[in-house]
Amino acid sequence: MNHNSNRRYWLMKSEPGTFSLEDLGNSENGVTAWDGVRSYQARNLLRDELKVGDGVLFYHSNIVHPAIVGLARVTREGYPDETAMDPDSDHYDPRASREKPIWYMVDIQYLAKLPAPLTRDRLSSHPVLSAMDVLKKGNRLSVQPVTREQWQAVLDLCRMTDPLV
DNA sequence: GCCAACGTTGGC
DNA sequence: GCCAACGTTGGC
Repeated sequence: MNHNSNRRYWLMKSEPGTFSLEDLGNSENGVTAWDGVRSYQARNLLRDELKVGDGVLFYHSNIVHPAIVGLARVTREGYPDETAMDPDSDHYDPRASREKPIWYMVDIQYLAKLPAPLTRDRLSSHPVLSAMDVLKKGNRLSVQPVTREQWQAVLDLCRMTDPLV
């Protein structure tokens, strides 16, 4: 069966000054560990919900024109975030241990850059994309679920074929 | 267990 | 730079 009925889709936020889509593309094999998430709600998604092959909309936040800028996919499911156990890391958490890691991360891989960023204005004016969590005021989750329809709407707007199929 | 204070996120 | 929204901390 080659139907993708179980595939799910996510939006991941990053400040491009910290880690951009370009940085992802320049990573070895285009793969990076999505470390440093220190929110329990996002942790639960990373640990329990993201699966290999899931699609990721890569979003640049905290800039003049925040936007979806690219596509990625999950290549490794949730595993302990070792930066939490590294005293030299910015994301060190003294409560984390090998027995109780507390924090988890996934690996994601670069797939494509959108021909043009999909800004909040464009998302807000779209019948399907206007419902995205990322547009909701006060939403701070760095990993958010996206529907199949929203994923497809992004591809349609960009006139791209689905890189996961 | 309450809740005020505080820090962070992130659009604008 | 401002500030609303939200999560966390810590005194009681």
